Amino acid sequence: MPELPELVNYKNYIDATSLHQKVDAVTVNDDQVLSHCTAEDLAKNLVGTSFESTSRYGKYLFVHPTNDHDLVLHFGMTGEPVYYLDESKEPEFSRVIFAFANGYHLAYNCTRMLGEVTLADDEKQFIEDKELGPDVYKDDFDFETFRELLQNRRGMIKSALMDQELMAGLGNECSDEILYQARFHPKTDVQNLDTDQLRNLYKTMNQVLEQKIAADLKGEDLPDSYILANREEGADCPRCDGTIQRITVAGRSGYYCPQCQKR
DNA sequence: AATATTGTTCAGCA
DNA sequence: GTGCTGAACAATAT
Repeated sequence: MPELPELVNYKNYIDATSLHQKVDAVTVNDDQVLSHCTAEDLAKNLVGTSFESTSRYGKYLFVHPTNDHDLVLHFGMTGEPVYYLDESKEPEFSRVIFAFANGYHLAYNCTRMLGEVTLADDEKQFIEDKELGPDVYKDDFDFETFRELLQNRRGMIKSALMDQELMAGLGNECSDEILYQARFHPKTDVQNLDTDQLRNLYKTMNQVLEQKIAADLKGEDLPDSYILANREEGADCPRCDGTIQRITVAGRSGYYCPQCQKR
């Protein structure tokens, strides 16, 4: 279920489990998830090193080993890292497995193989090549940055929030929740938003991200007041007596309440 | 059995 | 060039 909040916690998880241990082996079960590199490339660059640190940008996770190449993980729609000891605990959809000298394993587990595992010479260069916009959760992503990006943008607000080249990190679910909490129709024309509305949107975005990160970390459900807890066509709106509707924006199914989210 | 799905990328079009 | 739509990728859950 990976959007930015999940990625924040994937990073925490890998930091807490998989750093500073020698990599004994890299096993690739499905090389479809590899992009621009082979299983041999992965093994050659990672076996014998240890993972020293990680960093996150948008929905990408960078693992920095004790050599000059970075391991890059993108989890697609269904990926997650899983750390385990016994091979009997190996997740069913482990596409790539890193085996450590202490006997533990880190699996790149990904049901649908829409994710990506690759190597990068340079994290900055990789981000540049992907043409990712500024990460919405970094400290320097302030309101002025947010406003400037949207002031120069035309089209629908949901498309803008989900456009990784405009700003990186938000996906379909996060954008639905932000727009619900801020009471904007997903198809609102960005050009119609004034400064106060943009400020509201920015503040709501940060609140939703913090809430989702905290809930995901504790394994808790989101509050009932969230549309994500009621994200189904025909469901009752948690805030008014409206009915949740499904809508297609930017090729994705979005959910919203037509009664309290106006254009 | 039909339809849904948290992501990215590309083609074609206005 | 910008932004939209639909399709493709794949494998499950309901």
